[in-house]
Amino acid sequence: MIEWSETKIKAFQQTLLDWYDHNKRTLPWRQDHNPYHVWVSEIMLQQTQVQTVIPYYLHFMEEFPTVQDLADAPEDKLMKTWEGLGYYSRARNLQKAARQVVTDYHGKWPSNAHDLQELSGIGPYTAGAIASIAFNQPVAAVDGNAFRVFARLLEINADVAKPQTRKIFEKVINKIISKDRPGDFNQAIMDLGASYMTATNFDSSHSPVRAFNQAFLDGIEDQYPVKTKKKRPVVHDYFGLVIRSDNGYLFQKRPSSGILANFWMFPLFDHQDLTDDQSLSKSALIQIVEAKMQSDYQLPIKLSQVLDKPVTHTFTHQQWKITLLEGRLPENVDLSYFPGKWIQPAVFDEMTFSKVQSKLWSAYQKRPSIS
DNA sequence: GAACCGTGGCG
DNA sequence: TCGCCAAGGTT
Repeated sequence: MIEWSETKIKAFQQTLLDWYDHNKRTLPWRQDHNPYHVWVSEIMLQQTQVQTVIPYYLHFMEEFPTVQDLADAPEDKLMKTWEGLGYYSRARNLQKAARQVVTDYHGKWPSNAHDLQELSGIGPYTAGAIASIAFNQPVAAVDGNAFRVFARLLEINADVAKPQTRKIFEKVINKIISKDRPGDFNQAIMDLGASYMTATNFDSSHSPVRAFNQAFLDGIEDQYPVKTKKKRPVVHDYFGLVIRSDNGYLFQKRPSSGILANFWMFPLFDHQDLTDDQSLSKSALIQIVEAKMQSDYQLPIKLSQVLDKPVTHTFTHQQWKITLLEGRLPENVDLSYFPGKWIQPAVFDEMTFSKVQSKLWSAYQKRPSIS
């Protein structure tokens, strides 16, 4: 890693902020520095691209204009507003934090990074972002952009995939950040990281800070940031049950923790949980599911495969391959042994579905007709 | 510290 | 198709 003199730091600040003043992106959450606006946008932007967030942010502010509205919101309305954005614990933590602000802080926001981190869903990055943008505190906001930009500018060789590396960047950036305009400085780094200094297909030769980019000047920019590779998603094979009666389709509520917590879905059976015998045929596996529905839930059901190919969905750490099975149950069958309920298609629009559930329903509706 | 937690876009 | 990436936090 190289180090900058005070003179060079001043020159960098001026170059960066001049560029930002003339080229900053116009974004809905940049119309003011209201901490509620800054906070909601920062949570939505976690691991999510700007273009994805914009419509969600606008809709969210229509539904919940103030932190009080968010604190008072019914959970189903909150989740419906978040539907499709992913990482749904963000939405739950958002409301937790809103209630913390309203009750514990009596509507008065904590105004420094340390206190902001006490709120649910606010970690080191988001605390720095809110403190600098909304409260003009001179603290670093180390996100993926900051890692990428400063790793290249200073040829920092620490592995940005390791948690401890953040402290190295915080220390460096806290020396370089503008003490007069910390919020603009942090946002300028983000705009730089989203334009001239992207992860791939970057355009360093036209960047406003190219003269400060040591890795570019040395022709080794593609070596930064240093980042170890992630592991591949683990594959899970499921049966997805599309079971109909005159009362609607059978849904099951997912566990309250883990992936897609509390979401309603078609019942899923992991092949791994059905048998240890890897050699069993698919029809044999289906018979096991039928027997399990009978013995565990007192539900007599005959299942048949609907589609040739499974519905696939890839998460960050898991890949699901779901083979759809179709069946029918008599009206008013006893559901008291099954952790689920019947839902009519007419009310699907009011439910919050995960993407994978939407895919299952969509694939089922497009199934070849038997007639 | 490593694993977990969604979705969409891109080469 | 696949791996990587995108304004990270929690456990």
